[in-house]
Amino acid sequence: EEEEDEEEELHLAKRRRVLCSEFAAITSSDEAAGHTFLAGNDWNLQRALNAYFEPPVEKKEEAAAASGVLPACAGPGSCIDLTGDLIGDATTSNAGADSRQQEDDSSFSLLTWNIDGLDLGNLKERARGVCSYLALYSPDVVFLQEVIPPHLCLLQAKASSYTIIPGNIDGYFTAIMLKKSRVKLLKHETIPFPTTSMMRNLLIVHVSVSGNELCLMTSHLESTKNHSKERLKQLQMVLNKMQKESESTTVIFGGDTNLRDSEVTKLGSLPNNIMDVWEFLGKPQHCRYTWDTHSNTNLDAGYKCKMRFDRIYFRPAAEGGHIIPRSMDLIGLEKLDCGRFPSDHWGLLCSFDVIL
Amino acid sequence: EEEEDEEEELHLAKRRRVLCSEFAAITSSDEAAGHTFLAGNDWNLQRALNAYFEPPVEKKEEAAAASGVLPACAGPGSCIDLTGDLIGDATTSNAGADSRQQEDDSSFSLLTWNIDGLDLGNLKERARGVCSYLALYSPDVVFLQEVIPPHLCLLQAKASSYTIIPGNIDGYFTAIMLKKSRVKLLKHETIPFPTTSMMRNLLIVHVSVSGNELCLMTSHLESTKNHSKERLKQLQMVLNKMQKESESTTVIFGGDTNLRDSEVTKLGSLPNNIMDVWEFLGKPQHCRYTWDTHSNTNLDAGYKCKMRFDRIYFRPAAEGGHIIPRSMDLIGLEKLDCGRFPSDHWGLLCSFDVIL
DNA sequence: CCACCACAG
DNA sequence: CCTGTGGTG
Ligand SMILES: [Mg+2]
Ligand SMILES: [Mg+2]
Repeated sequence: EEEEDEEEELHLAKRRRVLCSEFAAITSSDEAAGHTFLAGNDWNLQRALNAYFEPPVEKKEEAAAASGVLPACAGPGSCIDLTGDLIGDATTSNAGADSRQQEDDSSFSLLTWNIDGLDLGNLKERARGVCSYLALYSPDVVFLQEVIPPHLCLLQAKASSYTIIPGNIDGYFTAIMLKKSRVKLLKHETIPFPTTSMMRNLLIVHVSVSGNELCLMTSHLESTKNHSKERLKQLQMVLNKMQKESESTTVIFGGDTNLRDSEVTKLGSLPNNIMDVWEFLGKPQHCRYTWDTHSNTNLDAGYKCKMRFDRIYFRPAAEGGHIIPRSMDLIGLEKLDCGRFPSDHWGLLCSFDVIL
Repeated sequence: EEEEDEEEELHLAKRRRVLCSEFAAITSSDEAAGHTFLAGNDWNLQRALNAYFEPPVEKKEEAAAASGVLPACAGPGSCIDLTGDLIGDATTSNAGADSRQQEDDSSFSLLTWNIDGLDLGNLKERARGVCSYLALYSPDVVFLQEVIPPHLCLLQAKASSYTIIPGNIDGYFTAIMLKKSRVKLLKHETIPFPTTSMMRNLLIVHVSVSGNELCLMTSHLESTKNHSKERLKQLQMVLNKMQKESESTTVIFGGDTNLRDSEVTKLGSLPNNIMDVWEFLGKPQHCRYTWDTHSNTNLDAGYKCKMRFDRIYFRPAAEGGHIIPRSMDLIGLEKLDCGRFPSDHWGLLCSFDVIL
């Protein structure tokens, strides 16, 4: 029992460390601040965050800006007044004609994008930038990572033509957006990763698109090089889940995998029936690196490094899938007025041919 | 696991090819004959040769001889009271009769051992412990790593039957020891690793043993997980060097490689003609981990971790070298009076069959 | 959210 | 000479 107590204490200490670190990550502050705010709020993360973001009115700029956004869906006015483009209204929102989404049944488009909700700097403008890209390309399905509650509010207002399924309700999380006019939601589920230290999970929706049965999955796998082992466990869960889906279904996973190629090699390569869409398309160099501190200055990093973190995996339906990857592109490449990009990740937009 | 099986089979096939070719070279027959005799003798080269040369006679002794030579991990009591044994004096120094080195031309033995000269605690007693093991096993060749200058004095005094070739003169370094009575030094060289941050290099000697031309190499590759990249560069240099040696020479590298299996995988596996002796011998578990903080308390580490850092690589001579790995064992497993082991690494003792 | 380094356990 | 964590550029 003495041992149990010790273990209990260790666990508590560990949990608190994790909470501090979550707090620090979400607030872009540090763990000391986390300890202060958490200890003063019964170690309740939500309350600690509220305390941090809603101080006695006068605080630094960022806090003010953030608090204006945070009251998640407080009221129509508190969320965005974004210059009136309504996403999904194709006739007005699509600027370049060539980039317009084909509005027919022979094509299907999917965007996956980590929109960096952990960076509160210019959050509102950056989120609007994301919405503008949604309006521009109008993908049938959108996978987002690092969504935070204020994002949901904005997305609901500005992308009302989408059904939004969030993967969680607090902290930062993933979301799947389905274009109402094209994609019919059948059911959704979330699978927790049992040993994540970052609250990561797997979000799954089953839909039908133009009569095709589709299983769509997204996740934000454990971050950083250090967490390789946990990340590979999560990847294995994703791959297993993809393979266990009904043979009649096309399965598409897309997300911020944080993977290094050498890690995938360590698994011995992907299962035979699952392909990395980027590889399937012949490793097009123009969309290789989805995270690149050379081209993307959002992190203001002194170092230069580029990685293919964001990936799309594809498991065809057994009958000879009727959905085939066609092309892939990066989006979010333009700087906003604030001089920053919508996210430190590029968005990864993928088109599929739908063959009936 | 399928892939592992595949690899397993590839390895087995490779080993058998080598054995067949050895057999053919020695018997002046061909590999087909080798296959026949080897397959009929459990792929034991010695037995296959006996069967070939001495048709239906009995074959019991040799099996016993082959196996009884090296119970390296002898039990308690085998741990020497080093007071005054002179190494190389076989008549007095070998305690257990069975552990005695065969003093004939049909066998060749090699020890590689990182003797942890960076740990100054109990250095003298630990060094004497090393010398005792040298006296006990009297290997024909010894590769040492983490030798420091005071070691050299002691070794010269206590192991005067060996010629000592150090890889450097200050700091800590490697050394090769050659038993004067058996191994004739032809020349030696050191190759610097151009980008090491730890003063590591490659030490090479060319010798002849019982008329066989041998190239012997040792090194202490860049340490710690962090330095994986530099370590792999160094490994690549070692492998290149091994391959560039004259075809008529058998090449043996042994040392503290600090390698993780996943790093070797990243290289895509070893060149075809170079084998990891431990793998060649069928991955014997009793000598898998040469560094193990669970069994070896020298580091007084709070963590438990074991690794196969110390490795021996083998490149046969083209003509069908007449030197074949036979067995491998760990040494240095006994605590000294001070309660510590000679080193945080175990020594790796390897026997070869010399066939002429 | 990179590589590299330092330090504690 | 391990694993973590945390700081720096
Ligand atoms: Mg991020
Ligand atoms: Mg050492």
